[in-house]
Amino acid sequence: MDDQTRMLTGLTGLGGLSQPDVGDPDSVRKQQSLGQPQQDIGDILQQIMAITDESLDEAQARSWPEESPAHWGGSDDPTEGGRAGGGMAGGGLPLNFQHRKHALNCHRMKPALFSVLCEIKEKTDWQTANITQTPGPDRHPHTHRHTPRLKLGIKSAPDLMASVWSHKLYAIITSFLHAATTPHVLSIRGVQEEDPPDPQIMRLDNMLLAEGVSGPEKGGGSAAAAAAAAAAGGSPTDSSIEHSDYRAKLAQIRQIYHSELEKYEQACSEFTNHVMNLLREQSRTRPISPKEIERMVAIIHRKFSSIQMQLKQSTCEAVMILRSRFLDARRKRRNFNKQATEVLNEYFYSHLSNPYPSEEAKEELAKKCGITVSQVSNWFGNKRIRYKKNIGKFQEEANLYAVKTAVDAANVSAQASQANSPATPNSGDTYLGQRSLNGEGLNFTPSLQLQVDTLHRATHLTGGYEELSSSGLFTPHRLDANSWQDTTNPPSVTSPPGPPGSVHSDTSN
DNA sequence: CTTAATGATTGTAG
DNA sequence: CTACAATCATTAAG
Repeated sequence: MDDQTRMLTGLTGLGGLSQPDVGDPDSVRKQQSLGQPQQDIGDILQQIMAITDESLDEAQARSWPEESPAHWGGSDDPTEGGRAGGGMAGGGLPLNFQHRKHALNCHRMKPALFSVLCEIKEKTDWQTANITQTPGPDRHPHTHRHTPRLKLGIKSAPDLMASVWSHKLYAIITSFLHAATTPHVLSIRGVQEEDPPDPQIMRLDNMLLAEGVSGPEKGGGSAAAAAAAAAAGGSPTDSSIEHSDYRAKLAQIRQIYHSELEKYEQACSEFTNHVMNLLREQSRTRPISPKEIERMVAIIHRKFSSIQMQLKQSTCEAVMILRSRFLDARRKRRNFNKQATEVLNEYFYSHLSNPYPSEEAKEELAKKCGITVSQVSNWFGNKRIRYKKNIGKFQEEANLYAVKTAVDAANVSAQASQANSPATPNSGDTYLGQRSLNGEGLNFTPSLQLQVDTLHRATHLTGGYEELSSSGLFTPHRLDANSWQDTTNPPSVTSPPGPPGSVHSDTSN
């Protein structure tokens, strides 16, 4: 409305006219009947304004014969249905309109008025041009965003994309449409986020290409899937099903992406045409410079390219989600089998004083358990931290494995003693569940005593090979190495209400 | 359903 | 790079 009022007041000043009643046909006619020159100009102005409005409506009616704006995005959202149609509300009678327009065109004052309008327009043009640059209170402020942190737990990336995008497109175009059909608004809003940083869009493009979304046909997609799987350092086992699934989903994303892209391009050209028609139509009653048209087209293209970028970004996100979903090993976690955990635990508890397996030891354990070295590392990392965090909880387990190792040692020693020497300090650096008995009320003997004690019990339980415990088996150099858990040692989480003396300290409640 | 267990990832410090 | 700590996401058990 700004431009109109500006023009109007400017002209009224020119003609010495008092404030006219805008949009009241009766008053127009009344003034007309006076037949004075000033009234004449004011009269023409009234008509121009009325016609300008109506021409818009009419043009709109022509361009959107039976459609709501849903046509653009293919959306069926009913809540926005009346939006662009709002301009239609004041739609006048076409016949009357044509008649008045004709009258205006033939008016004797028209050429003069037209030139005046041109002049004024020229003057005000730079203003609107400046205003154009100001960011409007628009949506999607979250366009550039650094790499999204992948939150998992989304059901399906393609679905997500599909549902979001047609709606988005529709909403944006609708807003633009609405703005465009109201000329004085058009130049002010609908621009805001131009110059999307080139690196950003480049990055997106690259990623889409690498992911095989925007590349050629199928070949790229599967290659990308394979590459992605390889990059994940995946286990050689399960793959085939996951891969086909992944590929299918990727193809889905791809398809959505392309169809959306196509839709945008089509919509863009269609919309450009529409606006051009509008401008051409308006140029008959209002001066429109080629520069203005150019600018308008530029704005449209910018807008659409920004939409396109959003699409790209969204696609990237969808792909990331998809990848994380299928390639993230976390998602297909399987517990290690019994035997594997047994082996690991055995090693852990027998090296409890220093549970840091060397690289070779890890490799061996990995082989024995049928898992990867890094899995072994993970396991020990988790184990250490969890053991340290709540020693009490692991007492039972510790005892159990102490028994195990004791038995093994005993067996070996038995064999050995059968063969020969009675005192067999084998199982070199093993043993045992050291502090595990602290909670039992045994206050405090350093680990040596406790270990001996534990072994006593263990050997007892297993039939008793007492001689082991007295055989100088426990080399003290190990005992002070228990410091791996001394840092941050929590107030010795011992079996909380556990009656002293019970071997089994169930801390599970 | 809730909860515990557990394998994997992420961020930080040395 | 490794270890640790916190946390996530899945699985198993109740």
